[in-house]
Amino acid sequence: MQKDEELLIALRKVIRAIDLRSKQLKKDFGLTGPQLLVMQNIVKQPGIMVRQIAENITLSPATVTSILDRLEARELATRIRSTDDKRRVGVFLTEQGSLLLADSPLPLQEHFTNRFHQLKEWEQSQMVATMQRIASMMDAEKLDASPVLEVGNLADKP
Amino acid sequence: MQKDEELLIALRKVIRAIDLRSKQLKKDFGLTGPQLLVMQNIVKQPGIMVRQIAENITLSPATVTSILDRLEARELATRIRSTDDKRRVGVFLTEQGSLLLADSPLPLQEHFTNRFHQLKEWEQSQMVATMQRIASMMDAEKLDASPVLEVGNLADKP
DNA sequence: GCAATATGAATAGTATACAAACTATATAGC
DNA sequence: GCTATATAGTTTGTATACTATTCATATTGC
Repeated sequence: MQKDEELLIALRKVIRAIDLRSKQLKKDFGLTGPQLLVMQNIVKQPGIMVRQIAENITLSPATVTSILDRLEARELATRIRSTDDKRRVGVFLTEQGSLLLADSPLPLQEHFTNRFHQLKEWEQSQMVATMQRIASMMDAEKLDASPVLEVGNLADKP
Repeated sequence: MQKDEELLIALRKVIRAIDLRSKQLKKDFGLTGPQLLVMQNIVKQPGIMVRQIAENITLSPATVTSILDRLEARELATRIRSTDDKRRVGVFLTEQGSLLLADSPLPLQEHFTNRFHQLKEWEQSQMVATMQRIASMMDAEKLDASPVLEVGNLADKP
């Protein structure tokens, strides 16, 4: 198999592992990974805005809204619209939500982190650098809507 | 920020980039990333079984079924139940599907691959090794449902 | 030969996740 | 002051993606 295929397969496995862990969390504990992440953000900064949560965990506001809908329906979180600027909505945990979060298990990320910490320092740094590089390589398209790409079509040359 | 947090943020960005690219593909071309992957699998091996596709692209059979439902509804693929073993279903592309796939753009994976190929050899190898390591660190939990865990509870020892 | 089990695929139900469109509010420009 | 634009959040619609369940068919045990 080629190197690039191997990379992509590994990537798919990582994505799947994250999803599977989320489902397991839901079953064992009642909250999915994203729900847990959202709640951790709220407890860290009560009254946080929806947009801010979305940015923190790299999601769209629409997705955060639907997660908050579920948390609110279960009375784990509440939304309070600002009187100052009525477009803004502050998000808080209910007492119930705080209690639940208090003895929350590790989300995939922290679980993984435990293993990560067992690595040597230089290995950790290298891993971070590599992931960031992949991220930037994938992001690039969005970022470089640059003129360079439009100059010619080198690929079509024989 | 701590190294592990940086790693996780990069990972979230990669996952998001994959999803966004899939949506863009859908808009520009009419097929999402997973749909494209499924069709590529079919064309590579006509009559392939659902379970086999699922394994190839690291998805559950249920997910592949729903993707096939959509492809079939649009008459890009067909399912033919084996007369030999009637549990089995062979999947094929329609002529329409083949034509569409013929001038399909690069899915995120291949697009990324182009950039990947521009890296130096040793960089490619290192990237692959790192991703595989992350995958194995995340997978480990599932894999090691091993007897070792049942022997005792070392973790409880003080 | 028939019951018990195993297997392949489909279905039901839930939760992400997004873009695009929409509502309501706030700010800028003239 | 009023219109145009920008911003915050929600709604709508679609597509993944999973587990658990169900259905049909095969295989195995006795």
